[in-house]
Amino acid sequence: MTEQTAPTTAAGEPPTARGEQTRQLILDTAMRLFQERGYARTTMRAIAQEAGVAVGNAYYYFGSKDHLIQEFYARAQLQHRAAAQPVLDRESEFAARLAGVLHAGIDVLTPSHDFAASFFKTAAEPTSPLSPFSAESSAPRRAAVDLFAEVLDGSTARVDAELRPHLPELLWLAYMGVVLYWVHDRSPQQTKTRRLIDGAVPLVDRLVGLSRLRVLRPVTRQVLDLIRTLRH
Amino acid sequence: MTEQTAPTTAAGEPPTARGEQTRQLILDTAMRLFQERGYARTTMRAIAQEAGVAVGNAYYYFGSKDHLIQEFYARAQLQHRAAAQPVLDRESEFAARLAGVLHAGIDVLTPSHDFAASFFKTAAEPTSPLSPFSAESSAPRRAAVDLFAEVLDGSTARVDAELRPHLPELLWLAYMGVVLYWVHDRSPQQTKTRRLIDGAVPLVDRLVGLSRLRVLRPVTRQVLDLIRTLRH
DNA sequence: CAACGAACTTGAACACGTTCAAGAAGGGCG
DNA sequence: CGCCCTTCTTGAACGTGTTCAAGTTCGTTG
Repeated sequence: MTEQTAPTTAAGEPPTARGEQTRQLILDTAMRLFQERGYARTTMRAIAQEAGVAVGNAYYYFGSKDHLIQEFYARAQLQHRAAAQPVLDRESEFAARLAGVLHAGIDVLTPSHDFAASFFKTAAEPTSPLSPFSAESSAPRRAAVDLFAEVLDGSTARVDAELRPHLPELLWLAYMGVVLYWVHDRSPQQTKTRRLIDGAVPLVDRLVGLSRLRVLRPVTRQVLDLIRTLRH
Repeated sequence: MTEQTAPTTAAGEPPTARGEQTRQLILDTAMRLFQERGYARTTMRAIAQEAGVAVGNAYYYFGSKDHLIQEFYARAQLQHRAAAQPVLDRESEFAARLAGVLHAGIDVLTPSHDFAASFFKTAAEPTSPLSPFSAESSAPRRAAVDLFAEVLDGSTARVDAELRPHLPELLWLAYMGVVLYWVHDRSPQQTKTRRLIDGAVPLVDRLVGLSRLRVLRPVTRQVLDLIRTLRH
């Protein structure tokens, strides 16, 4: 009984239909309340009450209030992927594909801006399983990195051969930077984030192109060495 | 009485000697306990008890548990400045000065690594006054940016004239990136962060030098345009 | 010196996230 | 049907950050 049998994370799905139904009910209620009132002002008691279950029941399915967020991640990632599809189908130029995918990501997140801002801190904590760098997040992270691999693969961009395998992850990192900026973006409709994307994408595009240039060869090499060092 | 007269932030110093003494006592106790037990496991009750005051008294001086952290920032900044002085006195080359200052920053933070990791999340929250981008943090931020201005001013580096005024802030941003990496760095003694600094500094040095190069002129221009756009 | 008021201090009380021992539901098996 | 075991559900209770009405201290002023 000391063993943890309950599916406290998204990893373990409830084995029965009854469980799955309750789990979804709690999750939907939580997401709705988060969007309505924000993360901090949504209490676990309120979630339980609105869902018509006991407080402890929510903890049977989700290890903590924070774990509910991980579910939000997963959903957002799926929506991002879906929203990016038309762009990937339509565009063939690297810059257009990258801009489209970045904008799609922000599109998906926009309705949750206020709520995202308040939960973002949890994601930033290194010890938290919610950190995008954590082991628990490796599945969604991989999915996200894969998305940027598609951006690159489907494009006509010519990239330095050594740089290419690392580029998807670097693009994902850049996306994390955009999200970080977006979370802090207080401009109406987060228009500044849109400008950041539109300004940064041609820059990245140009840099990627220049990576094959002779003068920059040593720099490219230096960057790759650093990446390799930091990855062990 | 509904008006907030208490100095809940570092901005308002207690007007009397008695107040100042109590404030320092609470602060010192809190810092000690944070280092000993970590942030999360240090309760406000424990701080108050160890300091020999009532819980509410701590809240008279510090608006919240998080506000105690802001004080930690201020102290760390001062220590960073002091630790960087010898480097600034000794070195004249840009790369050496930058590396020295970055290492000095990590030196100062190292004893607090565990504790820093747990409080970092608070800093990441956009709505929090603790965010390094917030208005409340503008004083320490300016001090930090000034430090990097010194790194540049005292150096023999030749920098693109347009880029130069923006460079201190960009270097500070890079430093924030290093700190972000450091916080997540689980390697023993955070050696990977040291390698990151040693690897990234020559890179930055080279890029700064290349900024004056003809081929890169458009890129430099593009970066500067973007920065200006994002700053309104 | 006595009265006043600002500065400071107190600790009980509140709301919230979380835990856990106890029980209910449901279904497989003899 | 009766038994048993897993799955699921409950809600009281705990520890925490935070608030606040009430009290104390102490320099200033008439």
